[in-house]
Amino acid sequence: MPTSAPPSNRFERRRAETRQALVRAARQILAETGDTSASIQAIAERADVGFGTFYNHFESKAELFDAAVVDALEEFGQAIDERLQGTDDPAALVAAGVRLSLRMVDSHPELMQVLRHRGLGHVHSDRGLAPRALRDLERGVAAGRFVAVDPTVALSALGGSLLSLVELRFARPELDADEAAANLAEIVLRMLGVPPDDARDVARHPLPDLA
Amino acid sequence: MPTSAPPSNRFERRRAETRQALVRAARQILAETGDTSASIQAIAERADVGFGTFYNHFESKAELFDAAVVDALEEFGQAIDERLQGTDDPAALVAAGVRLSLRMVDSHPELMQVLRHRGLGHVHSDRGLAPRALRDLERGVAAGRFVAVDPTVALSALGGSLLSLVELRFARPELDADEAAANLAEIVLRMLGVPPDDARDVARHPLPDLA
DNA sequence: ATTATCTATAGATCTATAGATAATGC
DNA sequence: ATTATCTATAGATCTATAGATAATGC
Repeated sequence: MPTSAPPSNRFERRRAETRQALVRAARQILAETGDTSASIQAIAERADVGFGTFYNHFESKAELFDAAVVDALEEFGQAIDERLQGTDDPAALVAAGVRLSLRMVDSHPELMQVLRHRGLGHVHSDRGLAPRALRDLERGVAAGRFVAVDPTVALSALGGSLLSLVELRFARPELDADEAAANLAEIVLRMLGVPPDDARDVARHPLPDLA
Repeated sequence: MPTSAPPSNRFERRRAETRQALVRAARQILAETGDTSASIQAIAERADVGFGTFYNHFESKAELFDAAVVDALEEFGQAIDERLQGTDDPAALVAAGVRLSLRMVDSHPELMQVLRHRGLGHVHSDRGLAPRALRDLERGVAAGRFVAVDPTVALSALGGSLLSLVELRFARPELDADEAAANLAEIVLRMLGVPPDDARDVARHPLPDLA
C-alpha cells in the first residue's frame, strides 16, 4: 500500500508485489466486464501467482475487489490532483476536474472502467477524489464563488453527473468527449451558482498541462 | 411481459407467471447485495420453481438479471409517470421527478436498490424514465423554460445526480431525504438555466398526490 | 527459524441436460 | 399431441486447506 509505510526489506517488498499483482488482475477483470464472478483460480493465473497465495492476502473475492476499487480510486485522485496543482479558483478546479476526468476515459481506460462499474458507491468516499472535491466545494462557498448549497448534495450531483457522462462515453465512443465534458462543466458551474456567462467561460478555459 | 401482447390462454399465462417469478427472485437478489453470483439453483428455489425450468426461460444468468433490471426500470417509470400526470411545466416535472424518486427509496426500497446497483448503465436507456425525462428536457428548452443545453449531457447530469443521491440515502439512512431531494431539485433546475429564485420556489412546491 | 509461495487434492457446489410427469390446446 | 415443468444426475469447476519448497531475516 503506497499510503502506509514503504516496505523496508525484500520480504515485505515481495509480499507487496504479490498483493499488487492480485489487485491489478482484479482491476483488469473489473474493467473488462464489471463482473466479479471470475474464479479465484482464474484471478491467480492472471496475476501469475500460485493459487493458494490468494488466501495469503485476501479472505474473499469481495475483499480483493474492494481493494482493487480503492487502488483505482487512489490512482485516479492522484492523477487529477497532479494536473490541478497550480489551480486555485474553485470554479476552475471543478471545471478542469470534470474535463480531465473525461479525457482519462481515453488515456486511462482500464482505470476509468473500474470507476464506471464501481464508482457510484464511492462518490462520498473518504478516499480518492471525493474528499478533495468536497473541500473545493466548501472553499468555493466560503469564498462566495459558489452560492451556499449543502456540500453533500452538491458532491452527489457533481460525482453522479461525472460518472454518468463517463458511462455515456464508454457506451457511445462516437461522442465528442471534450465538447460534452465542457458542456457538463458549464452546467455544473451554473448549478453551483456561478453566473452563466462566467460558467460558460471558465468551462472552456485551456486545460492546465502536466505540472 | 406487460408491454407485449397479453397472454391469451392459460398456457401462456402460466409460462409468463413462471418467468415473472424468476425475474422477481432476480430483482430481490440484485436488491439485497447487487451481486449476481447466486447460483441458478438458489435463484430457482427462491422463485419456487424447478431447477431446470430456468433454462426454459433464460439462457444465462446475465440474461435473467438484465431482464430483472428492465422490469424494475419499467415499474419505476410507470410509478413516477402516474404521479406526474397532471403536471405540465417542465421545471415542475423535473423537480417533482427528483423528489418523488427519492421518496421511493423508503416506499419501494427493493425497486430502488435495483436502480442503485444497476441504474447508471440505463441513464440513457430507451426504457423506463429516461426517454420521458429526455422529452421533458427538450420540451423545456423549446419552451424557453430551460436554456439551451445539449439534452444528452443534461440527461446524464440529471440521471447521475439522482442515482448518486439515491446511493447516499441508502448509505446514510439518517439523511433527511426530503430536504436533500429539494436541494438537489433546486440546483438541478439552476443547472438547466431556471432563474435561482424560481428554482428555489419550484423545487419546494407541494408534491402532486396520486392521480 | 520464519514466512511467503507453490502444488496437489478432497469435498462441495454448480451447470446443463436427459427423461419422466402433468397440464393444456385443438 | 404439444409443451412447460419437474427430478435426478453426470461431468465440470470451484473453494479452502494441507503439506512441500524456496527465500529471507537475524
